[in-house]
Amino acid sequence: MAKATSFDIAYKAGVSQSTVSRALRNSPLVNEETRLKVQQIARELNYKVDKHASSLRTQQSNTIALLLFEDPTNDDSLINPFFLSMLGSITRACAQKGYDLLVSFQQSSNDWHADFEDSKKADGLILLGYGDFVDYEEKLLQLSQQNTHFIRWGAPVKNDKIVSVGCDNFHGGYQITEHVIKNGRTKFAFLGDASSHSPEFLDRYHGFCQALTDNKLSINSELQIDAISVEDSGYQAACQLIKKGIEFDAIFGASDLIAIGAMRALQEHGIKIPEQVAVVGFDDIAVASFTIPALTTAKQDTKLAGELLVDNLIALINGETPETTLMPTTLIVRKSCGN
Amino acid sequence: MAKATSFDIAYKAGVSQSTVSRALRNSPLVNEETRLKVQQIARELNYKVDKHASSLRTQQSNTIALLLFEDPTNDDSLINPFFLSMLGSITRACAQKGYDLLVSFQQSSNDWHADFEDSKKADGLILLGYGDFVDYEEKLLQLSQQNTHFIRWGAPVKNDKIVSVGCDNFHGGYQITEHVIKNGRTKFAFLGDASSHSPEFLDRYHGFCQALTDNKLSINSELQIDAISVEDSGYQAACQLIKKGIEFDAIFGASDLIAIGAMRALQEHGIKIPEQVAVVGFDDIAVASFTIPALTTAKQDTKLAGELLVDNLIALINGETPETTLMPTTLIVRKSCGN
DNA sequence: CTGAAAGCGCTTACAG
DNA sequence: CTGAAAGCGCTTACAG
Repeated sequence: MAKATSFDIAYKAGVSQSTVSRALRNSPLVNEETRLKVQQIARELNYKVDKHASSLRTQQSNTIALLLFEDPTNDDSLINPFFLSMLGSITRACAQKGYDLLVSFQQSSNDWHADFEDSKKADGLILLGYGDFVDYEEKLLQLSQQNTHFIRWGAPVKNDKIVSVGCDNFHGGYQITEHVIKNGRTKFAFLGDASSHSPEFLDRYHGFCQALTDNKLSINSELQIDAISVEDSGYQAACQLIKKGIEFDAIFGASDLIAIGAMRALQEHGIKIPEQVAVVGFDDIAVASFTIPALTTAKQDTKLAGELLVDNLIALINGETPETTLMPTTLIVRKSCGN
Repeated sequence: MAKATSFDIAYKAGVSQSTVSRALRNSPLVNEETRLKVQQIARELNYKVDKHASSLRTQQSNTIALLLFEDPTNDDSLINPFFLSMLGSITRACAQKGYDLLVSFQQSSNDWHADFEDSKKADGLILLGYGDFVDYEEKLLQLSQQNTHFIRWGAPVKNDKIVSVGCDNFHGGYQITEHVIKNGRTKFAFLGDASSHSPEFLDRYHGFCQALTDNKLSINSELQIDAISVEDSGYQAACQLIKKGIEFDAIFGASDLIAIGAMRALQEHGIKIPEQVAVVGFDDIAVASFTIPALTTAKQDTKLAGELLVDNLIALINGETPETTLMPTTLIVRKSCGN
């Protein structure tokens, strides 16, 4: 049998289809008794409102689209666990607020058609992912001009029409670096892209530099090596670092994945962690507590992040003007930094 | 400005709205020149087809809904990483096939309303998650009776109207157990629910038992302790096991999370892995390669799984009759089993 | 409190 | 090759 429509219910209940619609939406306009009867029949017929019809009519979908940008190299491998965890918390937050979540991946290389399309299916967009921010920003402006409701995860941007939720990467970077300095390290390397292409990493780097400066330690730019947030990239960067032959006793990985790759490189070269080199990361992905030694890191609270992202987007959809939020990171001390 | 409709384009192009619709869908019925003009104008106006309208009209949404059932205890904690990884691969597979993916969580406790609702928004459903299978099965039958297109991840069920994709849990359990037996272990414990409530775990348990039997080792049911796929549950089960005071030299965790929890318990009790007790898991989640010692496990190929799930569901939607698929697992030998 | 009617933006027979 | 028209299943003014 085909799916039941509101007309089928109307027929069975002996009322008009308008009344059925009202009864189902618990309109106060409808008689208690009528409402109960209609709802009863709806249940019997296993009737559910057709989302497409109601969305078309009301011009809103109660759906949020999540666009996940992937790291360019990440051809076919697993998704960055940090974003996966964000995905989980966003899904939860949406469910709680009664929104559906449409998930899609964007290839950074892509022509970004999909996002515009999604803007027709969803009331708003959440943008998630690293990627080259320079390309990225331009697209953001386009979205903004189209009056698309969207919010992004990441470092705040100057443009005040673009609302972001992100961590205080500067302070997080500062805090964890300072912790390692107190441990007695003096020669710091930084593994991660430190350019405007990756604003989050850049902020961490700035925090890192500031901590060094405040503690009268020098910053050796030879010890900063680019890497993207992929384990292997961290590994490569660390190998490169080691090859340089410049002494260092601490590595700040711009993300946990980078730090973990670096640890692998160090171990392969027989360098002891943390005795010879302290290693710290950023994110606190699940794996971080299981590495050998366990990784000290700056935790980004993905649960809170998901909630803020969803709440702010819904505010935006409702015509409010939420502000860019900066969440604090939490220093998680484990073994890899020598405590 | 409001969003452009096909009428706006028709007006600008000096053709009828029907022609616009045809041109946009690349209908061969429309004149080349007309088509190009229409498409050009559509681009200029940043026009996108309204999905709700077209879905309402065509009665299909090109959307797949993913229902993720959570482990009952998993109140607010992180999602099982294995499913998170499945989520990732399903998202990818959908994108590749041109389907949107609607993600939603189900509280196992729930009255399962949401799934029916989702069946109106999506052309088909993917069901993912453990949970009490006894409750679960009944709902599956309901879905099936409603002619909902759906496919599930997990052990095959007898009912041939229900299509599943899953791993060969029996063989995976057999294989990994046999590997540990060859390592010289003789007193095996199994941590995980081994009842019809968790068919996947049960199949692994059967494979485990079969391997023991084939190798003339005895099965001590005192050494099987229930646990669900959560790290802490594995920890608790192992503590219980230790408290029993019965000797054992190998633990088969029904999932990696359980095995990892068990390893923590062993270590807290000063029991050396793998010297005194070998530990193996199932899944090969990302964390498995980072534990100390690294965890030997039976890998489930989530990438392939996601593809099969999506492909089979699309086949179902298209009126074909895909069959239940059993994927092989791969033995991943690491340190925790003593090699 | 209820019903008849319009209309959301498409797709697709039907007629030319 | 093109257009006029119906209709997908709702929600919501409008009239009573």
